[in-house]
Amino acid sequence: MHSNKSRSSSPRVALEPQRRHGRARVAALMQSAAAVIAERGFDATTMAEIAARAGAPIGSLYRFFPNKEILAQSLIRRYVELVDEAFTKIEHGGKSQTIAALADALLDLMVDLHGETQVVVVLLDVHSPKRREFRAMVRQRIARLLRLRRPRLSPATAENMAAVLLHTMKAMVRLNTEEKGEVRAGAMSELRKMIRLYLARKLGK
Amino acid sequence: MHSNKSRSSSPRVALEPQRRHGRARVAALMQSAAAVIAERGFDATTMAEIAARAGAPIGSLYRFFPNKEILAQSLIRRYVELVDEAFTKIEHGGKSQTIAALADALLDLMVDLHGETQVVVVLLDVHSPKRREFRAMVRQRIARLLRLRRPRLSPATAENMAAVLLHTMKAMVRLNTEEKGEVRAGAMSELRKMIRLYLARKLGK
Amino acid sequence: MHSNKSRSSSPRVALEPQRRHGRARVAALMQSAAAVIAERGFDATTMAEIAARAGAPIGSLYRFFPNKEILAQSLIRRYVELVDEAFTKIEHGGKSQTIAALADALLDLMVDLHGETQVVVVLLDVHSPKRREFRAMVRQRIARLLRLRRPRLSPATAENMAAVLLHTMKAMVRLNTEEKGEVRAGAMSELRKMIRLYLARKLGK
Amino acid sequence: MHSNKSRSSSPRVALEPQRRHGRARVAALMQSAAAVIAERGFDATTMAEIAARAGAPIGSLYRFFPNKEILAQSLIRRYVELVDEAFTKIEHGGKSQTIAALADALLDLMVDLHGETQVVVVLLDVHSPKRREFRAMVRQRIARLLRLRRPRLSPATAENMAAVLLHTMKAMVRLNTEEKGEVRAGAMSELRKMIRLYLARKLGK
DNA sequence: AATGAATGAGATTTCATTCAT
DNA sequence: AATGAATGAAATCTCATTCAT
Repeated sequence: MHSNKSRSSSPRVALEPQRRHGRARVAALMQSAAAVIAERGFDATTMAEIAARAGAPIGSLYRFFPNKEILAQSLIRRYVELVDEAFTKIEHGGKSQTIAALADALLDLMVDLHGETQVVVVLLDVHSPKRREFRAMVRQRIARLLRLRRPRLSPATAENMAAVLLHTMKAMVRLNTEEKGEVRAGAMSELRKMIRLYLARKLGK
Repeated sequence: MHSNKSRSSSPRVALEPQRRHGRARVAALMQSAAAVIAERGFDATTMAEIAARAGAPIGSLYRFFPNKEILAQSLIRRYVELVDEAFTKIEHGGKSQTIAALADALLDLMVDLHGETQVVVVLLDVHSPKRREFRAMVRQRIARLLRLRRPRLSPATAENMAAVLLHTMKAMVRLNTEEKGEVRAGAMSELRKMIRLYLARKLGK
Repeated sequence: MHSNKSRSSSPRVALEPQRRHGRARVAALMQSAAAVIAERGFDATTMAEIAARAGAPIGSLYRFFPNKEILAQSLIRRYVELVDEAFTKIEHGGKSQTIAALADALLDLMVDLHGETQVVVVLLDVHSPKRREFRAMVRQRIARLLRLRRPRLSPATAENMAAVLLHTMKAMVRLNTEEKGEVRAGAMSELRKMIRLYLARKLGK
Repeated sequence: MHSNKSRSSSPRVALEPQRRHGRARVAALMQSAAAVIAERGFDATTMAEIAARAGAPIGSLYRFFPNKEILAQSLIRRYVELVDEAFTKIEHGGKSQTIAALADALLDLMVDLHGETQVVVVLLDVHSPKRREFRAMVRQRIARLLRLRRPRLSPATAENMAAVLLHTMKAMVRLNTEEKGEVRAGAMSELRKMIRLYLARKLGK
């Protein structure tokens, strides 16, 4: 470090890659980060290992993600976009779909993004203010979906149900990740039943 | 430094305190550890702060818990005992209690232990093999409870349901910890409804 | 670094060594730091080299001086004490001494502390607010000396003269450090003449 | 990274710009470098910021100044030329000027170049062998001026006086830069008196 | 047995310099 | 010739664990 601390201004966000090569590298870096963080947890993950696993020098990692925190945020942001698209797709299904289908769509949403989801589950456990936004956003999206399906639902109830559903979706991801064989299949199936039952009661006529 | 890397091979278990004084000190150390870990996360917690908050010298901390990992395991083990007792208490309620009461008992079990639970929730996020045992044990306890209530339930189904219930119990703890005000109350209430509904369907005649 | 940034409170000042061994180590560390900084400049000096030259592990250096800035401040503080004592000694000389003697005393003050002074000259070039205090303090001390010698001197004039004298004292140190052989002797002698002349004019009857 | 460690052997001198455009760019780069270094110090200045502040790509900076050290030398060299011209101008004043005028001319020389001088003061604090040349050159110039004014002065005495005067000139610059308000004005005025007195004694008949 | 000072491996981050485009 | 993305050596600082007292 140097004696005069303040610098012109260190970047606050991840750099957008310019060249083709850069784009590929950023993708590799994010994938590597996702894998290592999912495996070890955020704090136990070292920037060096992320870079190494992506076959990139550490300087490249820092070129695109000026620090570990920004890397985490980028991972979350990307995930938010994917989740957002998924919700939009479900909304397009409209009222026509059955309640069971809606339940499954929600439960599968995060599981289908499996590779992408695991990191975020880990990341969201470490609760920094910035990461807390994620929960709010997803919950709002779920609530909207519920009211789209059943407009008479009060906003407050929709919000509460959304909170419950979000946790259930995360539980689904955890079951999918942490269990294996028959236990995984059986438990996921039970979770699915529970949600269908619940949604049928709350949204059904 | 990191959760999955121990630096040297040390004793495998926490020393059993012999004298009265030792017992009190161990209790203070565990309480301090629980508080700091819940507050900062496992990796960000320093052994020095744990000792300091307990008013103990760091050498004393290491006398009872030869390393950080063992301290974590001790915290989990103590929690397992508490949970075990709680399950036993519920079992004593026997068949007489309603299904709704059983649902509530389960959901409240961890929340009621809240001070004790928070650390464990943090600790269980970092999934090392040793910590994985916890899940198995609690799940088995829940399964037993379910089959006690409804003997005809197949062992496999009971296990699957237990997995679902465990995740729901953890969700309850998280809602209780992370949310506040009306959101917390509302969401917890919804979660409760969902479980009652589910148990009524699966256990009711 | 860890996800939860704030720590109980990192120390703001250099630690006071407890045992005999510690005292010797701190002395070695400060001497080493003084030497390296004088040789390379503050920014170019690495903590690793300071520790190595003192034959100490890097952890020991950080135990006593929690960061590079505090190390610099400690060096300055120690020097301030030495300078302070030197001024007190001069003051005890009282009115009895000739003006030429006073001039010499001032000029020699920092040069006599030579090993101690060089670092500080380097350190004071990097102007952080905290280090700026030094100048003020020494200037005040010089001003007091001047007014002790000639009470009719206005405070403002004494301050201005002190500023001039401080710079001259530093020049003396630089000449002593950077030049060698006849050039050094000759130049220092000239500087001495200049100051005697100046003080004779301003303080003489 | 540090002032005394070059990482690889590169070209030894700054490239002479060929075209008009190049000349302007070099000027902008040097001005930018001077500003940033004066502001932050040499080590804390990054090549990237120098280029950015000059609105130039970093590759361009490296085209004209193959490394940081050469850039520093170029800055010093340019300053030497300016100082040289200033000395020549004073010499043209010849014997006709009063001693007081000569004293003032010397003291103002560097102060008048103030924008240009500050960087050099910073640069000269880090004393690498190459930068040491500066002192020798300026001292020789001062000595010549003194002997021009009073031919009977022995070369050795002239050199010694020059060394003293150079330090005083630097003190003047520092006072001008670091102090403000009345302190600055008063102290500079005192310094001026001291030099006049000294020169009158040494050069006057 | 108890204490807490001492240790050093290892983590994050910066930036001068290069060289592919 | 010009550009600026890429590189990796090196610096600062932390903290689990040991062991002299």
